[in-house]
Amino acid sequence: MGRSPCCEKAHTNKGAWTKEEDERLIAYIKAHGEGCWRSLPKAAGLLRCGKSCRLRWINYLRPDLKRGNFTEEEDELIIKLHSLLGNKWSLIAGRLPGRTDNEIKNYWNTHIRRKLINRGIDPTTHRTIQESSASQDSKPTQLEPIMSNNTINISFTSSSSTPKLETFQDSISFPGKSEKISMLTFKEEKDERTVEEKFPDLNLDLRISLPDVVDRRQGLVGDRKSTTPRCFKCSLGMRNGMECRCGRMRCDVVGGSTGSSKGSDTSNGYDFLGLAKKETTSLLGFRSLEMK
DNA sequence: AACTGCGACAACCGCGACTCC
DNA sequence: GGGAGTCGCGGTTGTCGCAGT
Repeated sequence: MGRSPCCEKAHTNKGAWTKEEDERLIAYIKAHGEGCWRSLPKAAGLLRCGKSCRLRWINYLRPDLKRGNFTEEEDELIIKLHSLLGNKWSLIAGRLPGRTDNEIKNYWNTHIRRKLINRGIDPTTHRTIQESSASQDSKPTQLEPIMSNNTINISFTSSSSTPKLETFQDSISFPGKSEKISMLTFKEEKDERTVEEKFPDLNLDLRISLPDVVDRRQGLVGDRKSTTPRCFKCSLGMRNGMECRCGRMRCDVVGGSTGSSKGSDTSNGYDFLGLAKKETTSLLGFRSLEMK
């Protein structure tokens, strides 16, 4: 059985948004907040699909968007983040306030790719073009969660060489969890510099905290619906405002996450790398993994 | 002036992940 | 536990404007 369409395509507009449509959408979201994109178009009197409304709001109409050209600092930060995260545009956008994933993705494809190529750097691998063509095995940089024997390791797979895990400094076991998190360090086989040395202005100081035991107790341990964390801003008591983008019932009722790694969550570092949402699947059960 | 090519970016689409019932 | 509904992400396409011929 196929997937049902997200909306009634026969009665929806497509293509560029008109000023009137924009105004309707802004007025509706100002009055009712974000959330339930599927029903929003009808409620707002728009002949658009919910996804289209969401995209329009997130990428163009949101009041906290920074319009205008990217600065040189933003360029460099995008390059560094891309070298570490790959095409995880929403994660990259989370580190650039006022920028959207779509905007960064477009900017990457139109400007930065060319810029890197002009520098003699392969934009996919972030290696020099000679190096890239020399080694067929090289993979683009990415974060690789490695899971074995109930132990989760998190490693940064560098594009320039395969990182070699040197020592396990520590490991943390969580009450009620079979997994343990290993804190680890690595050195690269060819390049002994650390990530910080290579990118001195990039702050990759990760903080891993213990799971939210208090919330779990309050929210009925074992109940799948109650173990999902609230969005970061809801947890700070800013729900249902411009700050809280989850704007959904479950944030009020059970403190549920929107499951979004976009917007407020990532802008605060909360759910950075999208790991918090995995909590329900017990992949990584920490409440927060933040970049300071 | 008309045509063509290209860059920029807004918008769409498909799919996986997540949540609800 | 599982199906259905919904959301969000990343890749792709469409459209517009501008420069060059």
